[in-house]
Amino acid sequence: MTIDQNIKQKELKYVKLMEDLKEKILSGKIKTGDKLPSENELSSQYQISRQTVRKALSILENAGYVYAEHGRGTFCCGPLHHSRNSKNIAVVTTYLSDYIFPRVIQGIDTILTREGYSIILKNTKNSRSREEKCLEELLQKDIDGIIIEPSKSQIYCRHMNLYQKLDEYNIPYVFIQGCFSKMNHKPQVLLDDCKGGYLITKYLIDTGHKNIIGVFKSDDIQGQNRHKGYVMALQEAGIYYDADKIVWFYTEDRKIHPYESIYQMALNKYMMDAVVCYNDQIALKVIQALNDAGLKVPEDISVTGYDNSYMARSNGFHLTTIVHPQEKLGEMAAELLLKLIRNGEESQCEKKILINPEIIIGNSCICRN
Amino acid sequence: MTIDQNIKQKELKYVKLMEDLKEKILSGKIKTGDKLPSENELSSQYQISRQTVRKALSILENAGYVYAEHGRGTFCCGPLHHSRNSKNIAVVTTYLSDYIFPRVIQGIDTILTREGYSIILKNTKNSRSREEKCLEELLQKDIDGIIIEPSKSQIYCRHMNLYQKLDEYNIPYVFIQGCFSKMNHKPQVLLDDCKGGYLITKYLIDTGHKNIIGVFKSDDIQGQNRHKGYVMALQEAGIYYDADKIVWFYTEDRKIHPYESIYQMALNKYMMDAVVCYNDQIALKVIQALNDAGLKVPEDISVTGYDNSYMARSNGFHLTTIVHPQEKLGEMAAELLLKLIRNGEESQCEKKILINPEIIIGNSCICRN
DNA sequence: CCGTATTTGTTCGTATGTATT
DNA sequence: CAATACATACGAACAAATACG
Repeated sequence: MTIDQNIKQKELKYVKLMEDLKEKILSGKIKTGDKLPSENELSSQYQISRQTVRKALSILENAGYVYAEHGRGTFCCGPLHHSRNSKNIAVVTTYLSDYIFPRVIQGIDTILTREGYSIILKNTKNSRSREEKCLEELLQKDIDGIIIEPSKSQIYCRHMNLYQKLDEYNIPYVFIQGCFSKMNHKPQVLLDDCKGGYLITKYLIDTGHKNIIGVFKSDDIQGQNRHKGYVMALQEAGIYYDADKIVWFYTEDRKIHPYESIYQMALNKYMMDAVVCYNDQIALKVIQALNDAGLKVPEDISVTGYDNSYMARSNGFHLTTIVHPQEKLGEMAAELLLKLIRNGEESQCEKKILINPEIIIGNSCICRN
Repeated sequence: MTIDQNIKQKELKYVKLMEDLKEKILSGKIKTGDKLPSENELSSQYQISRQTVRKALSILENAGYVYAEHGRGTFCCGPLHHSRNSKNIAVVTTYLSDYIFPRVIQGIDTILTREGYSIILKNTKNSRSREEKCLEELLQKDIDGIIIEPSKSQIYCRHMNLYQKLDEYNIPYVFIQGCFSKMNHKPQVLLDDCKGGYLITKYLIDTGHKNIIGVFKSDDIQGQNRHKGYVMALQEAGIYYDADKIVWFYTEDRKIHPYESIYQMALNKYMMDAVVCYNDQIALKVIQALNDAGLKVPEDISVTGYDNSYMARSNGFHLTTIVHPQEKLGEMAAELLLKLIRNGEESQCEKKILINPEIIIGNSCICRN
């Protein structure tokens, strides 16, 4: 019987209590060695029977969070024994089969395999609750470090306590791709997305574009930064920033919202001669929308992507895009993590690595000068 | 205060039942996969309440002796088997970022995450010595099972001893994609590649092709089976099998050899109206070679792929290919492995799963009737 | 050391919910 | 649809270990 089988189906009372207690332990409200409320106390607090309380406690006891002493009470266990030499490293990404991760993981694997480490793979499907669950599971495993791509990195992180636990246990972690704003001092390897957004927007401005639409993702830090670069390029060129020219979308509506918005703008003859897109995937959707509305790319309007994925080129068509050095990023993250494992948090090495983006000129844009 | 005192003093009912059942399991009176008496039956047999029966069963369940299935009953997991409960499963593939693995891993992950397992990822780069190293490393780790895509599955496996060790340690493993011939009785999930090769060759024959070249990989079992299907289709149609029409290549020379061979054949006006390729990647190389030699696809010559990867379609071009149900394969392998972990090697379930291939008609072939 | 209150451990009975056959 | 089997939940009682005045 797994701990959390039917979470969504029913709000089981013993599961509720179990999770409440687990949260208190992980967040530090109940510390190592603390006595938990007695079974009767919990029973009356939660208005459930003592049997149900016992069921919850037995799960926590089995999972190693607490232990019971006959006649004394139930107590919180200390940190689990960590041998700290498991040669296991967890890699937590948002998606597994998304178009850039296989190569990032490949890069990580190259370095780690060479050094005799193994990868424990986890994915969050870009959901914070899944990220929370992943970290909880990892806290119970024997791992030497974590490479993590935070889910929805722009939104406030509600499980900071789990990262604190990692710090307590001295398990080093490296963020890739993005980072929660509160964690900006932590080790991280990421593309300089602001510069990327700047570069590609500047390229459009330099080639004579005046009305540049932006399509950005709002729930991760990459989207925010690419947008920031877009704004910088406009300001530098003395072009007025018009918020109406920005289409923001979320992870959940990425499949329809950008298409619909651009399609409507095109139908309504909205003045535009270029679209800067969050990534190649979105760029293809935008191109589809423009085509469906009767506009031709690049003749009528230019479109740019981001990531230089396999989608960016096919049969004579090359999207103008930004190189995402996927394997390199994985390798750098793995190397940084290994340094942290070997030298401890206080090691001298650079902890924040910004990778310089480069633009790839394709044929999805033309010069309008 | 000794332990024995307590046991003699009090014969706890749930302990008695638990030990009775454990004894029956260890002595073989209850065999792997057998259904235990229902909770109500035990309750009346032992003259104890159903709650007490459940307490006994929950201990056995936690210790890995039995597992309960809602609505079906409680079943025996098998003796000594499962001192392990690491909730880690190793996934060993040839490549990580190759065009089908991300999705296979995705499918595996879906099932394993749901059941609370984590994936330890390893890759062999299709080299037997790396596979050997992987298995050695995994034997030292705490894992409950392995899903493995054998490297160069056609060539004799020199490290059978490592698989024997896995058997000794009672670590179940499931082959995917292919299987060493000596291990054919072991659990495996694979595409019916022979049928796939047959289907796509038959399609070419039915559409009037007479001189069908085959490009196959020689060092894995998939290549051998696709070739076998190709031969079957020819024989069925009464077409003479000509070994000269086959281009065999190895993993190591996949990047140049198929291209060169086809290019030379095209330049030398070798009689051919279709090319059956090992996979989509090779098909694209073959198309490149044909184009470079002045032949047009599909007007002058038809080309087929295999796997229905993202490479198979781009901008109005659709390769005629065979569907590779990547995620499904991963899911089935994970489910099979979980069954083996729970029920032991002797479980009743089907151990060799052949997935039926389907053909996808694109525009890389035309009818020549 | 005793007695009492507290706390966990064992066991029973009953009722209802839900998945499988 | 009904029967079976496991899952959740409540209430009650007594036992055994511990804490404390």
